[in-house]
Amino acid sequence: MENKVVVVDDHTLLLEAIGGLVRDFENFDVLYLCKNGQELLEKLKIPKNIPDVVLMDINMPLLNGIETTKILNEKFPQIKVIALSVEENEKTILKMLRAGAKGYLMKDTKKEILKEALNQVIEKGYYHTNTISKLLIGSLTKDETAVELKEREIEFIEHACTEMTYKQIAEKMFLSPKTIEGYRDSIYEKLNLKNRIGLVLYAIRNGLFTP
Amino acid sequence: MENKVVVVDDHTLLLEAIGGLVRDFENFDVLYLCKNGQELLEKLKIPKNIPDVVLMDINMPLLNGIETTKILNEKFPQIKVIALSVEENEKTILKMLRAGAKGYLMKDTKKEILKEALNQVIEKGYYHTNTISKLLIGSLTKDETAVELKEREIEFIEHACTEMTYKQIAEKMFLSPKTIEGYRDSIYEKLNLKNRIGLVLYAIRNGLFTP
DNA sequence: GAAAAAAAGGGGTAAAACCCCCATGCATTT
DNA sequence: AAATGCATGGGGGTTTTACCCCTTTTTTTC
Repeated sequence: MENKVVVVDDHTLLLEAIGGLVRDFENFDVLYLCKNGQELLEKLKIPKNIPDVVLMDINMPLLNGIETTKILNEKFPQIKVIALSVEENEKTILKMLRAGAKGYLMKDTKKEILKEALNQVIEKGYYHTNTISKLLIGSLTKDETAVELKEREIEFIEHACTEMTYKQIAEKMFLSPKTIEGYRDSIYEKLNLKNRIGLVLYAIRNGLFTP
Repeated sequence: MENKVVVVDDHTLLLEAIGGLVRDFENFDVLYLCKNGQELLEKLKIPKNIPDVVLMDINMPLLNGIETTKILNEKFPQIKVIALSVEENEKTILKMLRAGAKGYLMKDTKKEILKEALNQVIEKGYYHTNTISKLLIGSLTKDETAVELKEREIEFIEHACTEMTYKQIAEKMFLSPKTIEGYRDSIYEKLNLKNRIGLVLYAIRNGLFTP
């Protein structure tokens, strides 16, 4: 019996290429390919389009992998999602796993590993490499007390990803430079940053700012 | 007669998947696959390993696509390089084309386009989509007074994209802090930057640093 | 309506970053 | 022999950041 697989990735070439790989696996068949989460949800409205496994990229336009996975887990909990990403960022991986992904593959895995992952997800319900397992265990010890950034702080961070000085940012936000410094200090404290460079990198890595 | 193709990409899954696609094209065959530029150069030491076309990713460890393409153009000008990238950054594309790439494909192209590109590169010696052609024409009007960064300066920039202070960077590079400040000042001058934030953004936007 | 929390603003200090201008040594060019 | 380029390092100054600890005002919450 052939297990039905759907691949979701915005890069057409990779989408088709990975689809081709999966089609070559004996006990798997590709139902169809999608370019983003929205397209997938559209397809799933028809019952016979419901696959056993979804291979899902994380960075996609319209509806990204994390959001899509969350929705799938609510509406179609029987579908197993395997994340497929170049993203090696710890937080992103954890977000994806929290969203309900049953496996996480770096895009630099060999096709044998992909096959193994597909089989294990079907049989055991999950597949995790050593790297990911360690990450999961590590995440338990850390108290990930979801750092909440205020609306105004986020606005400040966006301006901080710029050549402006804090004085200039203050003018732009109609605030006193001292208030801006206050934002900065509390953000540094919350996020454990040492200086503005760290802040910029944090902003970029967490999607608050796109360079 | 089968044209020999080599694929270079650090993400094994994509590497194998794209290799699979190309193998399916009638008049093309995949010689071998490489994970980075260094591996490719190593392979090319044996004459029968010399392909007609190289499909090359840009962002790779050890030796990136731009540098590898430059070297290929010097030592093996008969090899045609087609860049294959998610990078939509204008400057990066131009750098790759200046390095001697005969074609540039975004990773979201369909496999028919890939086939077309391979065929055209063999027949006409080049392949460019409309988007790239427009970019090329546009680049002629701009005076891109090619700012050249020294080897050591690039190394410094990578360290500058970090929470380290200049003093710490100096230690890491076995140089006096004053020398580091010298690098910084001349880079700011050359690239018209106001502060380290600007430098970090420049580095990221031009592929010198990946966050 | 009082208490608590948050946002906004402030003073002072030390370190880091920025911005000049200059010196040496060494290789290449002319 | 002089000039040029470049990597390396230095002196001395100003501006900007970072990091303390503190007050006032506004908003939320009970």
